[in-house]
Amino acid sequence: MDYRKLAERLLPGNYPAPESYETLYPPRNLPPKTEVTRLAPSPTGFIHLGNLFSAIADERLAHRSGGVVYLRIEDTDLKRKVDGAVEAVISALKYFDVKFDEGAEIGGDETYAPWYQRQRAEIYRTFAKKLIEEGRAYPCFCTEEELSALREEQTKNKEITGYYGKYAKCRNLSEEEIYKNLDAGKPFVIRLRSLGDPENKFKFHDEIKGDVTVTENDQDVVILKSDGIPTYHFAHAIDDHFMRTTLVIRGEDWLASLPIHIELFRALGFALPRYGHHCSLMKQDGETRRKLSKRKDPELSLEFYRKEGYFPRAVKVYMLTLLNSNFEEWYLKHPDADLNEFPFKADKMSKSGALFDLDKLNDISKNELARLDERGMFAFLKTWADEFGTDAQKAYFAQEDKLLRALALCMGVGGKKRRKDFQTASQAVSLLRYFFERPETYEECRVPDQIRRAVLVDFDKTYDASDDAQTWFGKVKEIAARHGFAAEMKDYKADPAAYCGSVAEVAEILRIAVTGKANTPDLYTIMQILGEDETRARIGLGTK
RNA sequence: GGCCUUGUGGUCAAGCGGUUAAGACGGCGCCCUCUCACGGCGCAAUCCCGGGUUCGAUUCCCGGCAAGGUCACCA
Repeated sequence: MDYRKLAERLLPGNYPAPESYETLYPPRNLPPKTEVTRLAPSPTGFIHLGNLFSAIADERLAHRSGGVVYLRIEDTDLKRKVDGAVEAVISALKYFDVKFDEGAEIGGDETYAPWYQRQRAEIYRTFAKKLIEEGRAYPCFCTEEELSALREEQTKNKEITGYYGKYAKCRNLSEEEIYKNLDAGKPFVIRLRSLGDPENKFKFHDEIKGDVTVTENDQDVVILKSDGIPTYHFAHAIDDHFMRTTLVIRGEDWLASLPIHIELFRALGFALPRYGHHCSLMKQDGETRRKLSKRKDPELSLEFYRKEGYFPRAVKVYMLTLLNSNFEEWYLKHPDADLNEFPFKADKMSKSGALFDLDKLNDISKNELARLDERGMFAFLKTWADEFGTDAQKAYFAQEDKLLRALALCMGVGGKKRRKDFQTASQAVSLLRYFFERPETYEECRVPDQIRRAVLVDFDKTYDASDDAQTWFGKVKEIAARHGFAAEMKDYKADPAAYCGSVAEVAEILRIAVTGKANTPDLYTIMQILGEDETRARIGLGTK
């Protein structure tokens, strides 16, 4: 068969010489051992945690080695394209402080552009044409119906499904048949003529998983779809070769198609990059665990973290602890070091899927937030409230001075030990409520109503806003004693039966009256921040 | 179903032939000038199972089992 003629018929026109691309996209001028990695999302939905997870690994691996990480958009399937998806990726990378060097909408070195696969149609076709000329690719006229009928039959016969060997009908079409189909205007795809034998297995070194066994590919996979756009497999081989990727980091769901990629690189005459297949984030679902899913799990969406007001650095730290098993230990030892100093390694990445643990994230988030001072916290909360807060919450920020004092108190700034009450911005802001608004509801008080009121009235009589903390507490103790409570905890513990409670209960009465809550930081300071009038007003409300 | 991957406490995990089997999260208990938070101190784990190899196996080998992934003109 005249393959040149066939190639010209299938992909007519003048294409650049394939070799010319080697000079157009020359090997990168980087020292040995530097890695070039990439994040290659498809703009089919909004960026999720899995993308971030991958992006951080890409970024770290590249930059630890002094290399380059770039963003490529795999938009070959326009049916699934979602507007704004690329912008969402860029903005998420920025929000979580993951710095990319070049790529779509990022710019940088233009040598390897364009980064949108739709804009690279010519190069894919050039190489598809080359494969056809060499007899390594052929047109397939099978319809969707034929293909699914084939699949059904194979399934019924318990055979491996797919387009291979004797099932690859169009593989051995005669020249005459091919041209007849073409003349009839039948749509066609271009398939790889696979030379592999699934009986052959070999070891392949994966940078994350270690040695894996790979079965030779024998599937005549589609490389060019009927619209002339490449499939992922083909675009991957060409792009990662010409963008000079050295290390392909991707999800483990790609491991199954590694044989296809290996054959494609060989057929194209390209050197294989190294690969690292990382596990995916899992979620416990009843008895079993499964991949985090876009539909079912809100916590997969990065938007969730923004709305909840998770501190971006906390999310990044958590991703890092999942990504590299020794990160957590390192971070404990070097709490003040730059995250980028951590010696990130591909082979320290987990081999099995980790369950996403919100408790763990929450803990990290508390710790990260506790490292801020009140001004840093103010800024963080304000940014969140401006976008997601209620009007009432936004108003808190107008009272900057008061809010700063409240924050310092709630964070334990200046004390010996930092408090860790704040987990997320949304939770922090609602925790701050009682500084700015009177309680709407009151938590239950353990003390009977009558005594409770009497204590409140008594407090109002003796309260003096100019008292210092010690004097203030001295008065609380006196009130306790007057109403049958133990003024000293020690006394109470020594003989609980002798009292109707301790000074703790008295403090609780006051605390609930003032804040509506049974648990808050130091009550004296809260009253100071509230001011005398407001404090008295709330105490008065409590007696009603 | 075929193929691939994985299997240490509820979770993330260290460990790579001999250990009291680290650590972190969560849980529980106790302690800590008013609660909470912080902090401190404790408690809870038959290393998936069965065979080997070995003086000795969580660690090596084989076989099960379980879980996950994948089998598109989607990526």
